[in-house]
Amino acid sequence: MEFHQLKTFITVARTGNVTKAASELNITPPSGSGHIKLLEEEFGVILFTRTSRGMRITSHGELLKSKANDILTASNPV
Amino acid sequence: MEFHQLKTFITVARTGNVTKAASELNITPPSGSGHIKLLEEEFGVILFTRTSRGMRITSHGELLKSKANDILTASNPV
DNA sequence: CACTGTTACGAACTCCGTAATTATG
DNA sequence: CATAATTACGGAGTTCGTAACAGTG
Repeated sequence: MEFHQLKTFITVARTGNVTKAASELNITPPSGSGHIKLLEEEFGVILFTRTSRGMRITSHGELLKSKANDILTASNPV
Repeated sequence: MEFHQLKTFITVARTGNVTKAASELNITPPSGSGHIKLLEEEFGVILFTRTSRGMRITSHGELLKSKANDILTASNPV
């Protein structure tokens, strides 16, 4: 679990769209897709269900979203 | 700022010793020293004063210690 | 066929560990 | 001279982006 993976995850969760999230973060869709995949492999859960329209967050994803927000909030500059 | 850098930082802060911290973390002293150095460069502050006996944390270091604890606590598994 | 995510893969970059160096009591 | 940190540097591993592929309304 790395900070940039969590940032990608949060952005995908908000936009429901890997392509748009990648664009916001100035990375490419394959890179963003890889971030999500690595998180899913690390935790052994599916974070999003893939549809032809985009990404729908799962209940496991919601749990991580809460945790990720806590972490990123704590890491904000003073 | 990366998780493993924060873990190294916290361990050095606790032990006052890069060599001992590195040993606990199963890394080498140059690696641990590099983690501290990168954090200092990223934030533009000195986190420890170097003595021939080891590392003494500075006031800036104390601030990061508090923040690092919050982040690592938030990142603990559920 | 337009738009989505993913896979393949090569290049660039990063990070680690070994070895050598510096500093101090 | 023992102990601690740091620097130098080469190799290993990671991560990125481009290009190609696959699925769906």
